[in-house]
This record gives sequence, structure tokens and C-alpha cells, in this order.
Amino acid sequence: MKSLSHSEENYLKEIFHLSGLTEKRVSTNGLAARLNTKASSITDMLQKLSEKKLVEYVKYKGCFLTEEGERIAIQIIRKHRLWETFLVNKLSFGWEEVHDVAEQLEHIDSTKLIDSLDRFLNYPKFDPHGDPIPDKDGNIVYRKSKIKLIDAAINSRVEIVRVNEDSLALLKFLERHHLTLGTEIDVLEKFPFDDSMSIRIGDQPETNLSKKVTENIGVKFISKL
Amino acid sequence: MKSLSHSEENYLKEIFHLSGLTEKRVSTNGLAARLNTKASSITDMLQKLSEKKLVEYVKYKGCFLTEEGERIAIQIIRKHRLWETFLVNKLSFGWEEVHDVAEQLEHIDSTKLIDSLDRFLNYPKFDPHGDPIPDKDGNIVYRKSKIKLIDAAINSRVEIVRVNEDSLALLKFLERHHLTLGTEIDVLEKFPFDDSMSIRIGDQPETNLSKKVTENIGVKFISKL
DNA sequence: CATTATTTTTAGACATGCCTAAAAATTTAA
DNA sequence: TTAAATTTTTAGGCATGTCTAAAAATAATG
Ligand SMILES: [Mn+2]
Ligand SMILES: [Mn+2]
Ligand SMILES: [Mn+2]
Ligand SMILES: [Mn+2]
Repeated sequence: MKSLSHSEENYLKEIFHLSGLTEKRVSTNGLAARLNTKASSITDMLQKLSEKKLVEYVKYKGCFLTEEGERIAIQIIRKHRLWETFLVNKLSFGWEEVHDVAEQLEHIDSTKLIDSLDRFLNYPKFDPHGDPIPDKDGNIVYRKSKIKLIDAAINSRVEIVRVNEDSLALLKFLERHHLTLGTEIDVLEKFPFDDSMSIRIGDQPETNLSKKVTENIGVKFISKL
Repeated sequence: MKSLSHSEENYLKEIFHLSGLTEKRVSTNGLAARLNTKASSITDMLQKLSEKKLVEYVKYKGCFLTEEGERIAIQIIRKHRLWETFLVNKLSFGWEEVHDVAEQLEHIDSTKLIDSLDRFLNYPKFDPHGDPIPDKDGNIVYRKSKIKLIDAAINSRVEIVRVNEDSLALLKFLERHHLTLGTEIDVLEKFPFDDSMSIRIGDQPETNLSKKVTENIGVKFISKL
């Protein structure tokens, strides 16, 4: 109904992300870390959001979103991902440049605007990082059969369908090594010593990817080698 | 340098609009009316903006923008008008629907975004209401030889080049009567009694426009009738 | 299970931006 | 040019969202 502050919206969004698909309770410290604030600020805000029936909160027990809270969170995520898509597809931004601007744009309050943008972009299903874009009713189609590259089987060919956008450094690394969405990767070998992985892209020379990289890439199986 | 709050930006923008092209001092009450706040709030803010060297302020004497303040104000206006243009040209908004959303979008902080948008829109010179769009360096090209319809000579044909966007009701009225930018109007007669004006558009039947309408439309001379 | 260690909440403060009511300065007009 | 009207500023408060420091609750450990 009435509109929320940027801060409140950011809290809802982060609670949604942290609680994942399950209705897992989210801890105060967990939220504090993600929102770059102190635990005491989190407590203050949770009391307010609880008052507004947007989160279920029990002292010392963490919180989770109510239905209404989740509905709002999903709409913010919809806006965020549509704007990222606009920036990349229409304004030629790099995928590592869009997140910060989208953090601002996601708070623009206009249903007509976001639905028009959705149409203008031709109802995209995924954002530039491969994350699903909720539709106007809040439905999210998660990609089934998506696994982390680190879990992909040896001697299989997989396609990159998602990257974790949280780290700017990761996105730059991937860009630099041509590891973009749609790229097909041959998984050659895994090294238990440091959990790194040797891969090949097309007929380029073989390279080694660290655990930190492979656990932040989502892929889908294409074929055996 | 460092970024300003939405509120501070709105103050700068309104001071710019109120002081017009001259370096006219702006009064506290004048600002209060435009910003929908109380005079005391204006005083508070002017002291802060003065502290930051964005306005020149003398107690009881009103204020005007410093060079830096004006530079910032113009950039906000640039953003506002580019976003309005985007909404109308790309997302098919009506010209009466764009202002409120642009009021939000104008505060998004990203030079790269606004310059990309400018390019995407093909460097438009005027917004949907006929107001000039400042370029990235802050240059504003005002349309010369633009007069108010109310001042147009009898028996002349003029073209609508600008409408005052302040009133939503006016924009709806104009839309309804096909008085859009580019429309050519024949000025037939003026009535001193109520300062109304009889006009004709093409071969449509003659109509009468009130003072309130004609003083809020900007036109340029096309030809004698 | 008793004692630490960790997490979370409360208490008290501060900055921002706004308000009302009252005081002060300026403007208008008799 | 003095008195009244108007404008503007100050004083004191309130809500929001954040912080630090201290207290309380919960979790971990021997
Ligand atoms: Mn993002
Ligand atoms: Mn994304
Ligand atoms: Mn506008
Ligand atoms: Mn406009």
C-alpha cells in the first residue's frame, strides 16, 4: 500500500536473498554484514518492519518475510533485474557496470514505468547475469538443472547460464577470460589439492580456474566429451 | 563533489527555476510555495546550502545560486528532461504522465547513465513539453523568437513549440483539444473582456481559449493569414 | 552443567529534514 | 514616518535511520 523508504526496501530484498527459497530464518548479524550496517541498526529496523507486518520477527530468533513482505521484495528484484537488462541491452553497459546503478533505479516507484520497460525489453526472462526476472505477478521461473561449475562432471561440456554478480572483481575476471553467458566449457580435470579445475573453451589453450571462480558460475549440462 | 540528498537537489532546482535567467534573488516564501514546505524549513536548508557554497544567502534578503550550485541545478534539469523524453519517445508515455516519474529519476546519480541515455535518444534538444535539454557541459539553447500564445498577433499563424508542464490539468486539456507540440494555430480574434482568444486549427471549427490556457502555451510565428 | 564466547538487544546519541509557535526584521500604507 | 501587515528567522520538537557502549540472551566448550 503506502510506499516504503529505500532503506526498508533494501532490508526486505536482503532478507529475501538470505532466506533463499526455503523459509529459513535470517540472522541479525547475517543481515548486518550484507547491508553494511551494525547489528543494532538491524534490530531497530526489524522491529519496525515487524510492526508493519512485512517480516515475522522473534527476538533472538531471527526473521523471515511475511507474504506481503515477500511480494514487495520480489517486485524490487524485478525492477533491479529489468533495469540491469535495460542498461546492458539498450545502453551498452558492461555486465560489471550495471549493479550499482540498478541499486538506485530499483527504488523508482511506478508500476506503469516498470511494466512499460518490461515490454520495451520484450519481456526478458533473465538478467545480464543469468538471474531470473520475476514477472509482474511475482512469478519467478528458476532454471532447473542448473549446477555450479565446481560440481560439473569431468569430461563433460557445459554452458555458462549464470554468474554470481556480487563481486565486481569476479565479473571483470570473467569478462577478461571470455567466460560470458552462453560460453561452452569442457571440464577436463579437477584437482583436490586446491579444488581448482582445468577447462577448455573451444580450441583455445587449456586453463585452470580456482575454486573461488568455479563455485560462482552456474552451468547446465550440454554433452559428454 | 560529494553527492547531495534528494532534498538538497530539489532546492537547487527550484531556486534555478525561480530566479529565471536573471540572477534575481529568490524569496523564502516563494521557495516554500514551490517546494510544498514551510518557510522555516526553507531557512534551515538555505543555511545548509549556503554553508556548502551552493547558494549565496543573506538573511532576510533571499538567495541565488553560486556557479557550482547552478552547475548542479542544470545537471538535474538535464536528467529530468532526458528521462521525460525517454518515457515519451521509447516507452510511449503521454506527456502528462511523465513529470512525476521524472521527479524521481532525476536524482539517479550516474554520469555514464545519463550520457548513454542522451546518446540512445539521439541527443534530443527539447523535452516533450518543448523545454530545452541542457547538454552534458550544461549549455542550454533557449529557443529565440518564442512568445506566449496570448501575445501572438491577430491574423497570424503560429506553431506550438512549448507548453507549461506545471499543471497536469492543462496538459490533459491540451491533449484533449489536439493542442500538441507542432500544431499550427490561426489566431483569429482577442476579447479584452476576459482576455480569451478565438483560434482555428486547420479546417476544424473555430474555438475559444481562455487566458489561463493561452498564457501557458509558447508559440513561434509562422505567417500572416 | 557451569563457564566462556558469541550473538542480539537495549540505552542513549547524533544528523537530516521537516514541523509549529513565537520573535524579529522588513515592507506597506495610513 | 509611524503603525500595521507581511515576511523571515529562531527556538524547540518530532520521526527516521544510523552509531557506540553496555546489558541480556543464546550457543559452544570442557
Ligand atoms: Mn545487481
Ligand atoms: Mn543481476
Ligand atoms: Mn517535468
Ligand atoms: Mn518537461
